[in-house]
Amino acid sequence: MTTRSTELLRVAHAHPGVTRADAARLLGVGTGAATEIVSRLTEAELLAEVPAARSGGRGRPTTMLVPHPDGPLVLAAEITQEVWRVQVVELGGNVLATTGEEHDGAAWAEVAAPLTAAIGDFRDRYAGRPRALGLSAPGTVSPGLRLDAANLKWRDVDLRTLWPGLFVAGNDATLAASAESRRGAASGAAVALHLRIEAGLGGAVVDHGNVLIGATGAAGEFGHMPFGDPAVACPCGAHGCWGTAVDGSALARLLGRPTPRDQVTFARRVIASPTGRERPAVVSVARNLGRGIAGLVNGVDADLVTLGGLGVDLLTAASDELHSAYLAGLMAYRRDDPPPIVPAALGDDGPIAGAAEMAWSALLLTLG
Amino acid sequence: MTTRSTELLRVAHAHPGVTRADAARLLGVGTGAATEIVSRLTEAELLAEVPAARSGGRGRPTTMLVPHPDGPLVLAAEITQEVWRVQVVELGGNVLATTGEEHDGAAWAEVAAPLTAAIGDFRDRYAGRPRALGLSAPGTVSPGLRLDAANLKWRDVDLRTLWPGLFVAGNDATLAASAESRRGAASGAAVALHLRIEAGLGGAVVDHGNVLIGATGAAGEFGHMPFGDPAVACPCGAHGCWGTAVDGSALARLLGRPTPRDQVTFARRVIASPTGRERPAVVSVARNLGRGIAGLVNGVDADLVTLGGLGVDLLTAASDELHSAYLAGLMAYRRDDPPPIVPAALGDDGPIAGAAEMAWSALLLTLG
DNA sequence: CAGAATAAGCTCTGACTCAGAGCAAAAGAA
DNA sequence: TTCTTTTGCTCTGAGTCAGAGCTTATTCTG
Repeated sequence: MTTRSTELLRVAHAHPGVTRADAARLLGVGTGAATEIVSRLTEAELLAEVPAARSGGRGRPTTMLVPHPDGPLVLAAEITQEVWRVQVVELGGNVLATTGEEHDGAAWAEVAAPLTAAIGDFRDRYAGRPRALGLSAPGTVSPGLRLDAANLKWRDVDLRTLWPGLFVAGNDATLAASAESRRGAASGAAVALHLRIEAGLGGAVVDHGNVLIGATGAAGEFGHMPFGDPAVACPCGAHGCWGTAVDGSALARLLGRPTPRDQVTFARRVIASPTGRERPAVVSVARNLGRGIAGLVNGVDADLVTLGGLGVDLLTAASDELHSAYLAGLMAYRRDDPPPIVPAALGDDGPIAGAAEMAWSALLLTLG
Repeated sequence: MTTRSTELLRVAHAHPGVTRADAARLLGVGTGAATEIVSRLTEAELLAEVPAARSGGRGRPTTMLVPHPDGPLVLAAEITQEVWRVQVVELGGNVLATTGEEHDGAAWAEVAAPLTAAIGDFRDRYAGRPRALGLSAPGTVSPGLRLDAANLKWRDVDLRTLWPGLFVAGNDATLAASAESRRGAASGAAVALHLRIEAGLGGAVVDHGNVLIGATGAAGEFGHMPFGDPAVACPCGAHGCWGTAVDGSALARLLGRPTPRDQVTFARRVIASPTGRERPAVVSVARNLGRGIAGLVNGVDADLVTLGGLGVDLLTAASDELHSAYLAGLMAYRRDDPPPIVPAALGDDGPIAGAAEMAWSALLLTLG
């Protein structure tokens, strides 16, 4: 395959339902080359053409580039604290099938077994068409595909056992950021900052469409930047971590209670309907969030901030306080035109959508 | 020009003195294609070949790829708080000529006039060979090439008047980071974090050779992340900025003195030879630096940190305290193998070297 | 000092890609 | 129906480059 072929596949993937004529224009090739390239990709069972919807104007009708019915697929998998899911995703991001179950924080082996079975099922059901696996995991994934998920007490788990072929994996927050930037709320941003609060805070910076994964795949641990109270110890071993100032544990501490086992549900309830005594704690947490976002925006020069998880709840419940702390923390010259803070568009589907994107990116590289 | 031609030029630029055979291997082309490409580039007066030094082994000797004697050049300019400089730089980074003077914080027009004259001089002296200008400026440069340098009280200065042609400009700390990563102490790092303390703190992240400049070219203002004391107001308009905890103003504050006019010289003196009363202030600042670096490393997952400006002085004078605060701030799992903190190799030449690199990058794009 | 070994460059052929021109096709507009 | 517009198809020619086979320049080994 050639550079142009790969580029055309990328266009077809990034713009599902693009017409052949538009794709040629996006690539900057003439109709001759378009014929050549499309026929090659059709021959290789990577693309198919279907009549496009009438444009209404004059001229010969064009066709729409769609995934080939026998073309390659990717599997996207997601493991969270409570559940696992697997999806079959075709070129363009359309989800053909989904499966999954709850696992409730079991040992790795007890999660890996049904997950591997589900993956094998899909591979059989789709007759070998799945060519890559992308996995979203609730922890850090090293370049050698080993997972550390402190919250689940999984240490140095070898993910390679899940899938023998082309396999990419990443942190849930990182992948959600990627998905937001490609198909979500941050699709037009030059530099997007995505933050996701659950038990702790994670996120990622997406620089011109490129997610920054760091030297060891562990970038985006913004929750462990010292924006918080230096007196508070973080489970990570450091003190003053921002994460401890904005999540459910922060709310519990401010309310003089121990951190509940399911701090996310607790925090969601408190933020949504705080009692009079709880409201100041919510406001305080929202301010901590706003101030930290401002610091990150100062540092990375983002033009858009997307929030996921509890960040959305805080943005809804205490928007004014969050924004005023945000503005106060921005360098003065940025305050005239502050980068917007918006809720993530993909919600809980962000991580698995990002896993699918990552798998497709990796697969398209090998098809090029 | 073709992709391969551009790639070969990039190789010749990134590896000055590379042999023709090695360049072909780096590109992954055969000897036939190498002949073709090199002859095309020689014809276009972009490259020349000279006999390479004996390798010692057997085999036909190869040649070395060097800049063509009549080939394109770039001008690299640097404006600091006190001086301006211009250099003529050939492919590969070799500096052919330098000029400059002090300006001592004059108005923009008084700096622009002699700088423009020097640029014109070089253009004449090198008979039009300079094809691009790269400028390092002590402030933020917008995509439209307008400069804001608060310390010099220059606001929204139009840089385009300096050079009519291909012109790129950037922040001094950003450019120093770029230079460190390409030819300095960070040349092997996957993700390098460069920090430079002068009056305030700036820097940049270099991700796999790619400097992150942000959405508006203002990334790297890490000095305005809230790692500092929330009670201290920063000239930027926010509170608790890290910069105010690690520069000369921090030392002065800790010593109960007003910030001196030339805080860099003051800080350098205090750090190098502190009195007994001053030593705790130096230690405190070093700890603040170490803790903040740890937070950034947690967040961006850098595998190397380079320090410039006063950072080097602190690293020399209070290495133990800086490192212990650094380790304490890292997430526990990173402490076994913490990313090294090293002094920048290019010293004060970092910004102008980065300006030259940026100009060459831009020029190589147009030659491709 | 004369091969032998080795590394590298040169030249030729053929495959491949793709831009551009010209023509054909399919629709709406007059 | 005929013209206009947009798009697709085919053909030609330019350009790039991999690979094979040969040549050249050097060091190594008797």
